[in-house]
Amino acid sequence: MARTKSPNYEAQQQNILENAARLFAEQSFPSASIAQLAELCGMSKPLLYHYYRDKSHLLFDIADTYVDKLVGIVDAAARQGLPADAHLRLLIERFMEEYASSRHYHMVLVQDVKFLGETERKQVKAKQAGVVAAFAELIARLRPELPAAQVKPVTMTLFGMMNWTFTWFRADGAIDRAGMARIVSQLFLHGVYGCGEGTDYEQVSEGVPR
Amino acid sequence: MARTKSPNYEAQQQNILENAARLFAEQSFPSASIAQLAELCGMSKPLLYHYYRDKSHLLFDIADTYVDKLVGIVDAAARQGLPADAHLRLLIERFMEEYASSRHYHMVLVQDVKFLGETERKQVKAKQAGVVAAFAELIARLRPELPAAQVKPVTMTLFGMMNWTFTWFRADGAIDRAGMARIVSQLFLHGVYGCGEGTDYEQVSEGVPR
DNA sequence: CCTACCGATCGGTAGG
DNA sequence: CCTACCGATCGGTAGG
Repeated sequence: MARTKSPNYEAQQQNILENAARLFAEQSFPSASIAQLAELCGMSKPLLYHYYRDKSHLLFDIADTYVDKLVGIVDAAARQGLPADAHLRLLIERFMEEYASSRHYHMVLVQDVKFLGETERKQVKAKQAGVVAAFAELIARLRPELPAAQVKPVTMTLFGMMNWTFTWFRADGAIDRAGMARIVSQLFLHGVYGCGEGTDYEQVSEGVPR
Repeated sequence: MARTKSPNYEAQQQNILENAARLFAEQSFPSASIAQLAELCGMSKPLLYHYYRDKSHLLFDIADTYVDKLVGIVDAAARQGLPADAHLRLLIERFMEEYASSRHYHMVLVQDVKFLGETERKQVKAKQAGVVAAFAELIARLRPELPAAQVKPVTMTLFGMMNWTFTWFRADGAIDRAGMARIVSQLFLHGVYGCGEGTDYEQVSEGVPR
């Protein structure tokens, strides 16, 4: 009888991916060493190569599973049938919530995807473009008066507001991720003149199923 | 007699710095090789080490000269004695204008400063914190009603709007850097509901000396 | 200002 | 003839 895969195979693979994401985020992909990763995972290099055929496949798996998660959030929000502004606020909430647990994955997506081979890089970039397109369509629906040439810049500026949090936001401050989502929504929709006491939205995710 | 420095010494150093910034931005500091840099600069490795004592000193010079430039922009804008909202719009314009020619320097500042030694890293980070503090004070002056805990998050969100342009903005599109500055100012002050045809500010930099 | 090197470490794989 | 795993070392290249 052929032996089956260890019941821990997937768990081991997940553990490696988690450690690799952290290492790549901290040191950048090319300078993170496989020896170091293997040590972090408590295994020998040959055993690590049993789970991942090479270093770049590890990078692809990190980026691809993470971008799939973002696509999933976009799709789930679209199924709620909300009006445009509530839809956008829900998306911002869900992204900021996801970001709380995806720091290293996101940093790898931003700074290391360029080190993938062309085929794999294009696959990740295409999914990423889908996420951006969903936000852009929603913004165009929200503000039909917005000149077409401004939709992309405005959309990317919203991503800047959210994604820049990875460079400075720490959960130990006075504001948590849910609070950050409200600040981003409020700033993006109404600007700083629309921010401050008593101008907050309530969370739109209350009572919305995942 | 001691030999004098070549009259081209500073020019050579500048050329090296420019090429190094590009290489570090593209490949990340640890994986960019000195041999590759020397070849780009058309010189041997030993000659390159004549201008810069080691790899990390090159990284420090890139980050430090660039952050000094940003501090200079902040100081020059403060000397204009403008009201808070015009002051902020001028700062956003000047930053976006500077960003047009500082792509690689900025990317190195964001992604590679962590590879500096502690002393040098702290020096750069302190200057960077000064730039952020100047924006934060201005925003607090613009919106005194803003709860103190929100000033830092709102300020960093503005930096997100500007700094994220390095990941997507290309000058060949329908919108140029001056147009991007107007979009960022408009979004930050009045939100997307305040954007669109006929809601644009004129440039505040018209007639303002540098 | 060059060629020639160093100690160390890289990603990946051999035999068992 | 498979999967799981080790100690040791491969050919090349890094910063200096």
